[in-house]
Amino acid sequence: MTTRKKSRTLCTDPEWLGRADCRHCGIRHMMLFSEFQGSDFDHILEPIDNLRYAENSLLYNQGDDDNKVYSIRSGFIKLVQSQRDGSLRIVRLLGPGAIFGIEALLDMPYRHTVIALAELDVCRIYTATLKHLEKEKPRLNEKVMAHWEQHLAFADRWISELSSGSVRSRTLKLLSFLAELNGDGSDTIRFFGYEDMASMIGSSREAFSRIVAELKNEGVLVKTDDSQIYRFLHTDGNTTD
Amino acid sequence: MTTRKKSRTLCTDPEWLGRADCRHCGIRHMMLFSEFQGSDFDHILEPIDNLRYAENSLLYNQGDDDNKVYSIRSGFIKLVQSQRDGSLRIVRLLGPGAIFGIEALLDMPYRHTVIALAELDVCRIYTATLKHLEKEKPRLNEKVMAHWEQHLAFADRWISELSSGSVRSRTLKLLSFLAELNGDGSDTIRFFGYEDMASMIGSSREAFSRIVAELKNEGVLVKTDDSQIYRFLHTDGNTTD
DNA sequence: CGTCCGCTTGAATAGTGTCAAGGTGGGTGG
DNA sequence: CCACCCACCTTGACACTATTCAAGCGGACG
Repeated sequence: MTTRKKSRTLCTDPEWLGRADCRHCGIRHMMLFSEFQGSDFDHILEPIDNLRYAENSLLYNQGDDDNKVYSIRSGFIKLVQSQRDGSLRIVRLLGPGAIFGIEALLDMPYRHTVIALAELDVCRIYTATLKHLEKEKPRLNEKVMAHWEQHLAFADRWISELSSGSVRSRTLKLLSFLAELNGDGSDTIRFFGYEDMASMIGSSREAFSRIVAELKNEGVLVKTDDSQIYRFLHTDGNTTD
Repeated sequence: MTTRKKSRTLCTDPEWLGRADCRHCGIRHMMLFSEFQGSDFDHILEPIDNLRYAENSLLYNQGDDDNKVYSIRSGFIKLVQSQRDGSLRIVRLLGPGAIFGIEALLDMPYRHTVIALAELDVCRIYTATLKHLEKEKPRLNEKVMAHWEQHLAFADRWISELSSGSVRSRTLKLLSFLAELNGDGSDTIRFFGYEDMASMIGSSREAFSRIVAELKNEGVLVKTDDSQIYRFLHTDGNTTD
């Protein structure tokens, strides 16, 4: 179904922003290492790198085996899963504060292809380092588990909300989901490519486009000055599909 | 053992089979405590119970807050997620060896409603006990993580395989999935209720029924002497569905 | 032997994918 | 600064797929 040709070449070379300086990280509260002391980082084995990727960059491929875990400082990524028959589906969308590539902690190959949906700022840590730190601070373990659980909660919502029902209801759910990504309860939505958004709800680009047109007509989606940003006025009183 | 009564009402009272005796558990290799010594269980705080539930029993409800984690010895369960608008979707199907209710480890309420799909034999352990054991045996921690990752892998397949494409392709994927549950590579499939199977692939009962009829016609699904068991002959070369 | 529950099948209808053509806007180079 | 280009979004038409409603069937069980 979602077997459409790749339109864009994915440039893969990130810009190296330097060694991560977790002690002075401005968004430590949402990151993995929120409660570490500076001294904890003194004797880590390998560096934590801070990298910037351009939009559409490929971070890694499904099946790759590269023992690094990532943490998003800013920007968004999509996790894509491909099947033997060539069909693709976006199975998750992650933003600031999320970690990904966790399966590497179990020495497993990555289960997804990961692509930046917007300019992306990540920290990359070697699993050996992370395991080392976990031993010193058992609390970290719990945090990692919480992230795992977060992923599962997302995945389950992806199934029940973004993969069930009509295209219209799935679209509305996706828009709510995107609004939540702001984290501040605001009702603005950053639109990604329609191909991508359609792949999130498992529909065709055209069907998604038509629904969005409807919603604009109905005044549920309102343009802002930024052409990529819309305001989403969703009367939570459930529109019967 | 082929005695199966289907009661519409969900009876919730399990039969208590006794305290779990992990040291002599016949299927220890697939369970959570595979590498524990007998002595490890001597000073646990609260008992590990072994319970049997009848088909269609309700184990717990989405939103319940009851600090216990379960491990399946035999039988199958469905994890159901309901939305505010009342719609339901089965988001996972778990069998022998799987654990569920892990979110309780993070002191969170259960995220699913769990119902036995077949006579179910489970062990139930208090999170306090599990955390206690984890402290003594860090290896256990890794096992729990592996289970978590397993859940995620299932969830992602559920999205990309059972929630994308036509009803026919989803049905075929579901049948492959069910065949895998055997664990022994055999091609037999135990059919659950059509309502349930339809809810797994997010379609109507009728649509699912029609596809199954097709597959029987095509000789892909073959009856066995047990009316609930079919043989699934899937030429993996995908006919473009 | 009759009832009940769940599966099957048909017919009508709404929903969705697909193909194809046309529009739009932002970026680039002249 | 404008014209052009390209990627991406939009819209229409049509075929096909899936849902819904409704009726009928059949096995399990009392």
